Amino acid sequence: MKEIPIKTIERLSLYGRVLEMLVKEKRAHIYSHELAALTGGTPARLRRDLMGIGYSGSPGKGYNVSELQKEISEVLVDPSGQQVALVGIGNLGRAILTYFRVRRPKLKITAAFDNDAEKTGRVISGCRCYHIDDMHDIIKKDAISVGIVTVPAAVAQRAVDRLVTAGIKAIVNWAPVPLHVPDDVFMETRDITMSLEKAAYFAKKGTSA
Amino acid sequence: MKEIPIKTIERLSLYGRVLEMLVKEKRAHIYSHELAALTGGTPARLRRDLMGIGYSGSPGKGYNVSELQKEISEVLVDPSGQQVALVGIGNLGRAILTYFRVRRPKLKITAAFDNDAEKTGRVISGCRCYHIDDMHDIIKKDAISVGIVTVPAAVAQRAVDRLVTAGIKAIVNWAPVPLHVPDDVFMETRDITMSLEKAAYFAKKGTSA
DNA sequence: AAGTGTGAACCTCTTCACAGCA
DNA sequence: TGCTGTGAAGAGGTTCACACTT
Repeated sequence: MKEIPIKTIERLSLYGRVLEMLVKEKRAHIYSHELAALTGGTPARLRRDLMGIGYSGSPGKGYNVSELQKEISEVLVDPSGQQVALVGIGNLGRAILTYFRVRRPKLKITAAFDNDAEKTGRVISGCRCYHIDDMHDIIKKDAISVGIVTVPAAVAQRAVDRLVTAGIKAIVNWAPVPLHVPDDVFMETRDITMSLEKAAYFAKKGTSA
Repeated sequence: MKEIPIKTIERLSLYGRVLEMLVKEKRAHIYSHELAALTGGTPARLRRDLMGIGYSGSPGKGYNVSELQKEISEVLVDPSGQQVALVGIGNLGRAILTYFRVRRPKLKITAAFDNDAEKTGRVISGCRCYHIDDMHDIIKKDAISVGIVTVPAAVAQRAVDRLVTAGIKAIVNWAPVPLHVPDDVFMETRDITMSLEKAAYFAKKGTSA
């Protein structure tokens, strides 16, 4: 099996969600130019993306909506389910827990961790909260493979180290610092400050262009 | 002036923050390989990035820390200051307000909007909250040029339209839907679900590789 | 006629490798 | 000597354009 480009993976997530809506609307087929318009892309790129996952449509009918939706969801997330742990129950952590409360039956945040005893032992947005010292055991027991880090910058590396030691394979980091993980662990840093500064740059630039 | 690559802009934000720390530590100079290591990049790429903003170091001494920090901050954000508006005072909106409370004197969230009367009229994390109907006037009056959208998906396009009408030039959108803006408005969508699904994909893939 | 799938051209960004400088 | 600045090569992703299918 050929390697799927990382940009394709990112867009598949979006295609998948739009297709879910279309499935609910009982839409049977869709053309590349239609789905491209709905997702803000070009038809050629969309077809190239689907080529990447080996899915074919038919000229004259386009793509089968429910079939493609299923296909994409199985590429992204293990059909047998994947569990997620969140570390750091602050404002952002709570926002993310709330956000994922209903969605994604195959991809669930099943445990949240914090070092503040105030926050542990209860359930927030349907997610059980534990003390950070229990992280290793819980992650092993529940076979959690993905971690979300929403702790302050100063303790982010420690949080990541613990996740890695517990066997986590991929991490989404929200702390605004570059962190180190072994080569076999995937990590992406989502930097809020960077987003805002980039927007500021274009706001400034746009006015003079 | 030559166009600065978008990827360079993103990294400049990170370089800038690391340099701020170094300034506080009274560090005078730094080599490309040192700053690259601190930011998780390669020396060649870092030098290429600085070439992009026209900043030069000197062989044998490296880069002047405080000078470079200043230079970067002026590339990203207008030295005379830029104002930011946030729309949608939910969990995520509050998290972002708290997050930016102290930082970035030149780039401040000065107004937050919501359509819930419960949330308006007060001050959250140092930011004044208004009803969404006052958006146009406030944005004009305060010369706000950047918007952050943290409303539910269903009303995100409406929020963006209002921001654009009020004259906003760049938007960071946190709603998980592709939105439309005119060509002269910069918009970036930060999709939480996408991050998590991408991580899930690599977690799944990593275990079989 | 109006789609899809895809080789090839194109563009953007990264890395290499080395001349030139302190 | 050991760094910086940069031409040139390479890697990754996008778009073009067209043969093929229904």
